[in-house]
Amino acid sequence: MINTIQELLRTSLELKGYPQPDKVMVARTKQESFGNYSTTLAMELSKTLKRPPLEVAQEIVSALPTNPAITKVEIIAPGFINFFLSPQFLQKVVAEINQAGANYGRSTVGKGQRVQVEFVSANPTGPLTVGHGRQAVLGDTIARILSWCGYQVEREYYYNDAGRQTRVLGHSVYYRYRQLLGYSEEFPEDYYQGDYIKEIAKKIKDEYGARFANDADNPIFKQAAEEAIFADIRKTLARLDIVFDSYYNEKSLYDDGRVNAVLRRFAELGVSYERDGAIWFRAGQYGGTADRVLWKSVVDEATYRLPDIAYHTTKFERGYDLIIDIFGADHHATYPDVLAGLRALGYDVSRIKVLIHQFVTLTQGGEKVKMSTRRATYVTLDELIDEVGKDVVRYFFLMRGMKSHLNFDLQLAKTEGEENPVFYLQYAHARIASILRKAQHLQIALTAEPDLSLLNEPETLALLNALTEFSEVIAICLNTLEPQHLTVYLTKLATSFHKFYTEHRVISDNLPLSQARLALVKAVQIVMANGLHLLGVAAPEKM
RNA sequence: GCCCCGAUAGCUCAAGUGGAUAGAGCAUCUGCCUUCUAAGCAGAGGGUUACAGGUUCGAGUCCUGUUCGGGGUACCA
Repeated sequence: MINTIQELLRTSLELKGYPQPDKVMVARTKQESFGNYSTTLAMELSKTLKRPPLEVAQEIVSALPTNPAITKVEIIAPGFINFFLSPQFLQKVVAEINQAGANYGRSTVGKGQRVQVEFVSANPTGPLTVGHGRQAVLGDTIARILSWCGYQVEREYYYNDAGRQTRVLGHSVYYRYRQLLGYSEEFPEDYYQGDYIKEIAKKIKDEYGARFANDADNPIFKQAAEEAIFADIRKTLARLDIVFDSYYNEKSLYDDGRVNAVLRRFAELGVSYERDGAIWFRAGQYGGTADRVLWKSVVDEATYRLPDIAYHTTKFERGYDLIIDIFGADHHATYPDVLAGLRALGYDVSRIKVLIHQFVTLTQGGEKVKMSTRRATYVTLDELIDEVGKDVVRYFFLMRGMKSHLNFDLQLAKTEGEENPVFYLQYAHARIASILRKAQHLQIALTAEPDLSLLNEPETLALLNALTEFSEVIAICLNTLEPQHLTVYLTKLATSFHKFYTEHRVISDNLPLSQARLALVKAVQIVMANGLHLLGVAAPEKM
């Protein structure tokens, strides 16, 4: 409908000989009294035309072609042009929704293009925390939206298993293992303190006894830790209905020679150089902030940038049309270097979209707690799911914009859980289910062609209006890659439904009206269910 | 020091690219269940959108500065 109105306005501008702006802005109104859509076009043009906006608005409206969907066009000071949709147009949406069912709102704008969404990517050094939860839910929901809009989506989890972090992890297990064997050395403070390390150590001891007592660098420690921790991570993610298509590890980039290949190519291209025994990348010349070390001199190994660049070359080689990287704020300074590296190698970096989300600040009784996997000061995602359940966890994170620093207090989480707005949405869905059950019980059939013209009370028209907005919201979510618009919308839809529900009985003695209203609430249920599905939240039949 | 993100009701957060009277939930207070689910609805109170300037028809939104918070700024990831 927005497109239609834009076309009408463009036609009017042409008839009047007014200049055509690049974008004719048409937006939903905030208030019912302003109609369904409005444009600020007249106010924008008033400057270039050097005429008062109200006059411009008059002129535009006078040349506006008529359209059956629009009953009224109103001009309001200082120059808004408001459009009112006809009841007939609004009523039609009920039939469309019921016909499309679970597919209502899907689109094909993605044209089957392949998208990779990389997220979570937490190194397997400990359980996922509440902080990871935000990214996990955000990434998964973005993937769901892309897939819903016709993209072919793959979820990927990348992890580092070649650097110092995993070395420390292996040694942490080794020390616990030694302790279990009766050796009494101190456990180093900067090693992983969590109890899960002890459990892994115990398993090794149970299986192999003291065989590795003096073999700190035996790969078994690292491997056992990785395996055990990853098993837990997968389990936690599965509880949130998040399943990755692929896991990609850093080590393989060394094994298959990609890291060296990048290094060689950089040298050939002259974008790297040696200084002080280290190999540097001229990142500054390719959009980075400054030149960066790729290969260290103090230790014979790469910095994280090099494998990161190598990793991203595989994303291009794997042929994705769109590459989405979701990072926490701590990666903010590093990704420009990766992009610079890819640019230097000649890749089209515009295919990469980097989404940076802010952290979750953990508080406990008002005091800020610094989360650290190393020191085992964290609230695990599992604990949170235990406490409030999957739906609340997902919704809790999706309600917030990714740029907001959000505060999280576990003490508050439980009450937040009980009062969470997600139930408001689910309740609307369940209430409708209950009505439909009753209709079935009374053997009132859902007619294929109910008389939708009976749907014309103010609350009903407002509800219809909300229904027509769904596909617009999906489009916004796709363009911005910000799912929280959908949560805001679904709340609006639920409010609209609950108001309708308290004002009007669906099932009554009036059969045609009952059938029309049944079709309406069924449509609301479908949109609610589809929306909740996109958020990965359950749509219950009963509560 | 420099860079990025933020600061909105008592609390947690919203507010497509600058638009109309800044909105929800929680908390507080007042009404509404013989009816398809009261996990609901109606209403009240609560705001100098951190502060000071600027841009313009119009600023929570854009620009400059200040204060406070988070994250970076490494041959850590």
